Amino acid sequence: MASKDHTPRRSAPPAGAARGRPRKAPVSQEGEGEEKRLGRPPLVSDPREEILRQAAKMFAQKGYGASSLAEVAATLNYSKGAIYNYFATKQEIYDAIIIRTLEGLNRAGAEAVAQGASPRERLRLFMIGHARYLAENYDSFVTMLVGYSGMASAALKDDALRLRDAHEGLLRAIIAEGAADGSFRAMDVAMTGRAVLSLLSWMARWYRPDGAMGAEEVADFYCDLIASGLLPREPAAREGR
Amino acid sequence: MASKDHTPRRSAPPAGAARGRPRKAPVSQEGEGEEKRLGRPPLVSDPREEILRQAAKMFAQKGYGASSLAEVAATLNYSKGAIYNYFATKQEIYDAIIIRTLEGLNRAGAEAVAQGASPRERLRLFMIGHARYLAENYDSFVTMLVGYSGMASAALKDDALRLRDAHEGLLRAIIAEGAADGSFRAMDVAMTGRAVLSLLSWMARWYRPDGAMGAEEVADFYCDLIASGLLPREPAAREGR
DNA sequence: AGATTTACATACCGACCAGTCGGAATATAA
DNA sequence: TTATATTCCGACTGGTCGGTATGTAAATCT
Repeated sequence: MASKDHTPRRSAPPAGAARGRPRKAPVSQEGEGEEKRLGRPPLVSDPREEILRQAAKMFAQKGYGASSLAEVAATLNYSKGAIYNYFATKQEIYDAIIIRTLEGLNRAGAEAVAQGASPRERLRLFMIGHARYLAENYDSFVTMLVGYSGMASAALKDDALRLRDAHEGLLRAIIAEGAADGSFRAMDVAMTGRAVLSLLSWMARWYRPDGAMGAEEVADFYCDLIASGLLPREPAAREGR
Repeated sequence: MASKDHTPRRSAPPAGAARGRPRKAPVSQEGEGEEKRLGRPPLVSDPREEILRQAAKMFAQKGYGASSLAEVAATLNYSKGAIYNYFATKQEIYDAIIIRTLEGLNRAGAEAVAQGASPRERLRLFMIGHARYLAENYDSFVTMLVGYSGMASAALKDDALRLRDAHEGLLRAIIAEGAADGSFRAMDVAMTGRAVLSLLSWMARWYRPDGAMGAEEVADFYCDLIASGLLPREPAAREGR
């Protein structure tokens, strides 16, 4: 039997060789057309996705430690054991949520940066893109920011750190560029970036997708506040040039 | 379950560990002088305080769920059972940490507000006071902001919410006053206050007491950033360097 | 000297949970 | 039909943890 060591071809855990493995081979890893697969079909299509979704929901609500896989399984009409066909450990589920969320956030930031003309405009697009991604991936985002905060594998932890730094790097580049061409004041770039990300990150603690204010609206307000400041302003140019 | 009034062990309420409001330990409460107490003396003076300190440390590091009372006890050379002489449940320990931390934060904010002359100055004092309190009560603060986030008793939850709102209310009053007398721009008071608290709260995620930058220093930077903004102040943005 | 009160340790219980194992169910392929 | 691959269930294990019961050590009071 050429049963591979459970490496679910998703995202990118290249270095992280999962130690534990489900008892059987992973789900179909095809990349091309829809091919008929052998064996009993899953109860839900793409169980891996559903498990991640439900787990993120529970992690966000009750935290990692207080969430049991049995409960996750129950909401999918699964037994607990079935989950282990798709993930080797509970930790692996958590890790997958974190990594994929950071990847998506990074992607959102990169797209925003590519579309803006001036640093001022890019900053706004970055913040709004960040907030929109938060709103659209609420549970995963909350899990990433407030839940448990511990990845087991050092390799995965490095991946997560790299992704986070890349996202922050995009922001710092915007600020540095704005400072260089005079459209921003010259300030400590790292601390300014930290401030912007603090505003956005803390949204995970109070923002609710069904609340009165939209996430992009909040980001817009924050961007204006951080750009123009609280002090009154003499008649000055609002737009970046 | 078992809603019997769990006073610690025997009769007296020496630790005040009962339902309802947390009360101070009688040992530390001065007033009627040192009275000789009966029975075997504690291994450490003020065990209640030590337990709260150690528990906050562990909660901050590993989270509520991942922290065991046995481990807390071990660091104090206690047995697990001994803790139950001072607290009825693990939850009660958590609740006590949250409440006392919020009370202290509220006090710090009130002191800051009382000392500033102008809204601009009060805002700075408020932010610095908040940051200083964070630095001086780091473990409790982190526990309050990132750990577990669930209080059992509805009454205590209300207490916590009330304290949090009071703190935020102090800040909003500063902003509203500044907007009224023209020293601040007219902006949405609630959202502006939220932004300020977001900056400060997120410090619990990255600030380290032994780090390079002091907490008050950070608050000072944030205050300047939020006040003056990122855009250049003067229309003629010809920054000579 | 008791008697009493407080502060602990030890041992234990019950609940819960991550993870495992054998096998049953359901699909395709020959 | 038989063989094989895949999914899933249900029962089980090993361990952890919150909380309790019981006894004992050290202090004061009478």
